[in-house]
Amino acid sequence: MSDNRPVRVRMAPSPTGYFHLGSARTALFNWLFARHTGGKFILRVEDTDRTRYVPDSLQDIVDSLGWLGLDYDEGPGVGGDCGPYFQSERLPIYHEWSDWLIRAGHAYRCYCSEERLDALRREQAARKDEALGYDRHCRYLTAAQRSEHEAAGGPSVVRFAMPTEGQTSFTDVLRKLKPWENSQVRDPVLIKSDGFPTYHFANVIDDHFMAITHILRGDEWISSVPLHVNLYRAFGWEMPIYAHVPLILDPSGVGKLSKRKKRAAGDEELLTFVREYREAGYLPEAMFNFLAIMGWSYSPDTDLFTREQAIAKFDIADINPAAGALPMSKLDWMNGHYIRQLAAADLTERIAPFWSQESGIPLEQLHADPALPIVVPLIQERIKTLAEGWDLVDFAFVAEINYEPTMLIAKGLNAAQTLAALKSLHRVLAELPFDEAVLDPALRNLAGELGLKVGQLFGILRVATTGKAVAPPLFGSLLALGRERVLARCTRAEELLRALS
RNA sequence: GCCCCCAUCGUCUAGAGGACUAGGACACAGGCCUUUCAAGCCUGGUGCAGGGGUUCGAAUCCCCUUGGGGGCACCA
Repeated sequence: MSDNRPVRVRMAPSPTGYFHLGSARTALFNWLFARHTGGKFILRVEDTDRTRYVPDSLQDIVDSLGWLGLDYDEGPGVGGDCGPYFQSERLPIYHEWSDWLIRAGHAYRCYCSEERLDALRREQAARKDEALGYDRHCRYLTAAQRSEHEAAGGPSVVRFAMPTEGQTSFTDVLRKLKPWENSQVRDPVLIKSDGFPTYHFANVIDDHFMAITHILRGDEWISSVPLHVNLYRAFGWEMPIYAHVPLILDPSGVGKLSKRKKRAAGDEELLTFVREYREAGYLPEAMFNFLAIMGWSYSPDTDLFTREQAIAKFDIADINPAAGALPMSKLDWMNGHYIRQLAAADLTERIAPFWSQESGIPLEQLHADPALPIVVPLIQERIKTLAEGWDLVDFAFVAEINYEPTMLIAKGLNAAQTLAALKSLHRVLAELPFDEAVLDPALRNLAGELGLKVGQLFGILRVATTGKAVAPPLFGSLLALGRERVLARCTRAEELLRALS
């Protein structure tokens, strides 16, 4: 297990669904390690289950990795010296080596029917005294029995002949593991009856021929390490270094993150796929940072860092082996932080598609609207995701605003007094240049003249022009609307107030 | 049922026997700022799951209990 070989790590997803958040975090750790060591990060597609194959999923995996900025050095679309990078295209290699194992006495053909295996499992479950698993029936077939089965031409699989006694010890960089009783591993299938390899077999073969040095993968694989180790031994191959990264748990901390679960509080939907985070308006730079602090820590003093900083500091040994709950509120905060860091033009570019979708206003039309660049900076520090903000700025894009007339009435005033104040505002706004540097002092001055608090006066104007009690900063909002629309909305508000008084 | 892994504030974490009256962040509460809402700044509370050891000394090492998680497929 000593290793002076150049670092090569891989992400090996199976195209059976969209790219999971947990997979993304595992991919991130692999990527960080490769970049830190100057090694290679490889993408290998484990498409050995033909029944669960989902056509869109490979594209989703590639897109998600790209979105997060996790570029790979070898794999689909980029090539490499150790291809093919699809397991479905490597069948001859698996067959060659399973034949080798059979010849060497480390594997054997099994002819057991599904019915027999089912019955066996049921029996074991009923007995409740041992681990479930294959009883090695075909391992001890005589040569004659074997030829008989072969002659019959029925389906068969290849199973690994695990040592039946003794223990297998192995190491994991992140934890100390007890030696495993070999008897616990019950001759798993290596080659399925359809000729495709199982995960365990393809994984070991490919990791060897792709010269993988470090295996960083999910916690759920720990219990299959003894099998893998014995396969490496049977082949006489050099073992990779293992590090099993912790699972990401549901925000409640109970159970692993999975679809069809709802968030405990509020009944909000739980996001489990990377694409869902993108669609929910999270920034890739925030996701990158966020994913990295789950199970790893950049510094005792801060959770914020750039990808370059992460690369410089990352080490496998620093990964925390404990599974953790998904800290969603921290993600929201972090995303808000990254949004605030964006240049206004960048934010505009990124948020426009979200607003277009929500409002139904075509994207080009939205971009052409002079109010857009004015309004975006106003909401920049008020949103946590790109999916927010429209309800704060829609007043600047619609012809007419609707609101409850009584909202106009300032606290401590009646309708008639409010109307009088609004008329004064209207007069001032009609005369002065539309410039915050002019309007701000002028309106503050006006409040003093009218004997009103600034908050009262601004509040009236805010509701009259935006239709909202809570809106972006007043002067920016007025500028986004332009004098004409501001005055028209004042007129409209005056009518409403007259009706109230 | 069998096997394995994990365990520090509500949550994400720092901590690799003495520097810990346990640090940071999010969330929460209070305050400041303030044209609403935010953002920003300041202050605050809350934690080493429990019990045994080892040691002059334990959040850190060992054991048990408890709790949580994972695995036991011709799925990965």
